[in-house]
Amino acid sequence: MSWMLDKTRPICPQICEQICVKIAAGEFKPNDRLMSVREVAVAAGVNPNTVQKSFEQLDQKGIIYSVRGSGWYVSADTQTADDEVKELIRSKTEDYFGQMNALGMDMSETKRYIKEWKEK
Amino acid sequence: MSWMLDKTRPICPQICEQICVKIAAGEFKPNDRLMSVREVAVAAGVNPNTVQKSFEQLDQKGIIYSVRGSGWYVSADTQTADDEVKELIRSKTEDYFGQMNALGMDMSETKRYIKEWKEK
DNA sequence: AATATTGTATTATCACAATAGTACAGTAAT
DNA sequence: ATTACTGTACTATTGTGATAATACAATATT
Repeated sequence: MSWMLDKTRPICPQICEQICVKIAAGEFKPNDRLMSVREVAVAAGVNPNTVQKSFEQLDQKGIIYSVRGSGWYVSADTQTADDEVKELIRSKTEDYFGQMNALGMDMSETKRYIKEWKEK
Repeated sequence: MSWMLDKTRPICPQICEQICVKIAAGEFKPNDRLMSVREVAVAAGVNPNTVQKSFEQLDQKGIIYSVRGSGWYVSADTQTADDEVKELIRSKTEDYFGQMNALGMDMSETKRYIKEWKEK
């Protein structure tokens, strides 16, 4: 698993997001075992406690579950993960429009700007 | 001046941004006096030290300047403020596309999503 | 049975942004 | 001159996210 973390944003939610994305995309299937807390920590170059915290948050939402001494597993129902990703896309887009608005760009201006966007 | 601050993001850069926007939009003209540090703090509901820090950062970029005991004023040259706003728009858009990408949406998907965006 | 790996829990520390409070020095208005 | 307002400086505190270092309990492997 590739952990491309944006260092300018909090790590914990980013780990949650990426796992949700993998589940929603079908890359992680129900009852698949995830990498261990310690493995993810090493792979992503972050602290195990941060990973643990991320997993616990996903657990609380019913997206993954743990078996003590064994590992973390993808929940049977992936609907919550799907919903999570959709909501993330929606809220981040809403945020983006809000920030553009604060910079003096109304919705139509922002849409036009995006339409002509070319990444170098 | 309306201070609509997003509480989920650091305040200091937001104050900087909004002042740049006002200057770039011609709402604040060269050598106009800004509200005092303490006035802005009260109006925006934040700490005077945070406002001071914002002003100092804008000062360092040559966007505003201070006269001790008198106040803060818009620099004669507003080009830097203009550039700042353009760069903010660019970088926030780049960030947005990056985050959408992390959520499994490529550029064309993101553009299509934006195109059909309707805020409730 | 013994060992390694796993989840889980706890405490301490660091970095950063923001807040709180105070004090001092320069300017403007009276 | 006095007063009020201004920028400026400083120290202390708070809250949050992340790190660091252990320790313990349950599972898996040998």
